Amino acid sequence: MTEKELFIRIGKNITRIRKSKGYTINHVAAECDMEKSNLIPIEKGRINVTAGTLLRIAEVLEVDVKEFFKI
Amino acid sequence: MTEKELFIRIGKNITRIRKSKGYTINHVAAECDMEKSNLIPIEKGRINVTAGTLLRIAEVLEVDVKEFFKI
DNA sequence: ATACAAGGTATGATATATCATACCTAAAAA
DNA sequence: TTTTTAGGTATGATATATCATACCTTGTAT
Repeated sequence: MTEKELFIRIGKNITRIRKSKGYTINHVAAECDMEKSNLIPIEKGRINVTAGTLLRIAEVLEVDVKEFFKI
Repeated sequence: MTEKELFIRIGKNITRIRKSKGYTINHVAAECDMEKSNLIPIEKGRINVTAGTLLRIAEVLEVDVKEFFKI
């Protein structure tokens, strides 16, 4: 698996879980205390996100970080 | 869970899996095409490692990235 | 029509992950 | 003793994640 494929997988998982909870990007970004200009590219798989950022997103989405790596 | 706690968890999992496979830090760093001056602090939980770096390590250790987030 | 919300892009600044290299110690092997 | 080997630290350079802000489009609601 390439890095790019991993990034896209992570992004799609975040988007899927976020929508399943009915949250908007703006809401999650605000709760994570992060900028949507960072969250949007993460969801689109354009960014090599850090573990710390994944943790912040996971806590707002009320899931374990592991969920973001699932196929 | 704090960021620091996550970093330490990731680092301990990497160290544990690496040793279980009988690999040295130098071996894994070389196979990952990364510097041990980066891998050592990652194993010690001092660094906010990126998803891409976790992927490279996971492939050398022949595990899924998810393993690094387990308790 | 007009305001607002949601997703998205662009850009410059700042923080920091990673690289590259050199050096150190302790333990094991020659 | 001498030489490796493994783990570890220090430092400066480079790449890039994240911040902060402004702006755009589309759809929806007022």
